[in-house]
Amino acid sequence: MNDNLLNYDVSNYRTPDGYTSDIAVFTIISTEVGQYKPPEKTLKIMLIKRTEKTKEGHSNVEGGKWALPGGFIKPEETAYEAAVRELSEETGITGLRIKHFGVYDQFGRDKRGWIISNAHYAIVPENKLVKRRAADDASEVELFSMDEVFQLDLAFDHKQIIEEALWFIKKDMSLTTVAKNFLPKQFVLSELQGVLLTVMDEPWLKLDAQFFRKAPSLPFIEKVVKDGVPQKTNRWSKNKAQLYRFNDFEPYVSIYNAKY
Amino acid sequence: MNDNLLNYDVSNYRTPDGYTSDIAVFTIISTEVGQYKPPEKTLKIMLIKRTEKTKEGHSNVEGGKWALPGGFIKPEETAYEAAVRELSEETGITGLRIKHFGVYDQFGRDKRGWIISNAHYAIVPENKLVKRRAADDASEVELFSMDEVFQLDLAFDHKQIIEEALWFIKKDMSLTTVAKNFLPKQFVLSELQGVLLTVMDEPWLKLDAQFFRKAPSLPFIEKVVKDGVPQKTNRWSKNKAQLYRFNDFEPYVSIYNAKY
DNA sequence: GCAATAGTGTCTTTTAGACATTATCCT
DNA sequence: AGGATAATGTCTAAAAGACACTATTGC
Repeated sequence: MNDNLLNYDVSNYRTPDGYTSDIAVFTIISTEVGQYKPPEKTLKIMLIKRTEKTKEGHSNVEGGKWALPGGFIKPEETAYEAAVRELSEETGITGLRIKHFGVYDQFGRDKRGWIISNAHYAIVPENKLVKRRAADDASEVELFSMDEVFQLDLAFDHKQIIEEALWFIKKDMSLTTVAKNFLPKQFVLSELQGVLLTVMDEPWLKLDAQFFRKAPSLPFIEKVVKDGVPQKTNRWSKNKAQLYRFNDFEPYVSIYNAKY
Repeated sequence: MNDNLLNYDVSNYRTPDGYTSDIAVFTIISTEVGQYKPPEKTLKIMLIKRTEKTKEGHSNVEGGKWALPGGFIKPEETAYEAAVRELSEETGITGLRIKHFGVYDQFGRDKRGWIISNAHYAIVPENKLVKRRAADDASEVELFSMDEVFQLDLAFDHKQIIEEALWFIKKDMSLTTVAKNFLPKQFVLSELQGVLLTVMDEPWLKLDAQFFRKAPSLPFIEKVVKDGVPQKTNRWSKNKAQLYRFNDFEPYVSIYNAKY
């Protein structure tokens, strides 16, 4: 047996000073830009502004900075449960699909000591965010675009966490059909394109000719047809466009047989 | 509010008669076929043979049939914890990565009543299976190839569960680099090809010319180079072959930009 | 007709597929 | 040299990319 193990003395080892849970809440917001134009879609992240003073009147750590919603995990909670609770307390949002994606435990990431954070992310349709509010030790809640967020002086190592959350969002959007959560049941190709472009920026997505050629044969969407008649809409343009819906095909693509 | 909800009477509704956890344990076994030839690899699944009689001496349900290891979940357990425990009890295997993949709750799937099963799967390197043994209410433990397993008269709806587990295994192998768990740290392209072929059967994998051309540029593997000299081995052939290793790149491929 | 979005035609470039060929090297 | 596996060359077929073009329709 290793000598080091025999000489182990628990008091020589430091235990974490805190165990927290943070949540990166992403949403795609639509801004109307004209009568026929489809709304412009932007990926935004929700941040809270940390108060300058705690409830007890002490000056708050990283007070005044923008941060991910989150907080300390209670002893009887899991990190996931804490994420759900904190999000509800700080922003009033409930009922989201929340996913754990990483642990941030580098010593020095929090000036208060050795604080471990479990990072989660959620992708939320815009309408779930309407009744957001500031509460608790968050003084303000606001949505920021990705451009904006990386200009801010963020609390702790939240910049890094957001960067990595963004990577997971992209992955989720690419690998799964989550995009459907941001679209009406029946949608038009340009709407799908808009959602995908908020997160991905592959060239073929941007070029209409390529996207419109390829998209119709994606195996997980299908044309909406009623009594043999393809259903169309002109909700976004004078020219009627074919409606599509997601079917229940679950696609996956081999990493061994792809372009990189 | 819906009238049906107002008239709800709990006694009108049946509660499940049992809540179980089953595990499909897959492994890739290698059989030596010659001095230089790389061993032939086959995907196998571990099944247990149900005893004819219970410990109490009653005749066992589906006794004598081959079945997935598993059993009833204890009240204080999660389905996952039960899967881990059952696998250890019935086969002596511990320390595996086990994943939940489905719930089987169709009435009639178990003659004893309404029994809900949480299905899990695990992909295990062959060396973890060496000390497997039969225990408890399993009289025998054996590995079957996919061809064999679907010939058997399996207990309950385990045939269906295995079919779906197989789908998930393929997905896992395709989407992640789990393949590395079946290879030495440093491996040769034909070894990688062998592992992939146990699960996938895409044509380009089978054609050496295509596989050997494409594989070297997969972004998640790299040539083993020492002091600028590419390292080679002749462990499988008289001709030396380049050694590769997995790097820590985490690949993913968009479902929107793939061939189907 | 104009403007704006939807969708196609067609050419070029790139990649995949098939199979023959060469390269290496242990016995 | 023989035999076996590793790897490349080369031709053909298919798919992706680029961009011009046509189609539809409300105003």
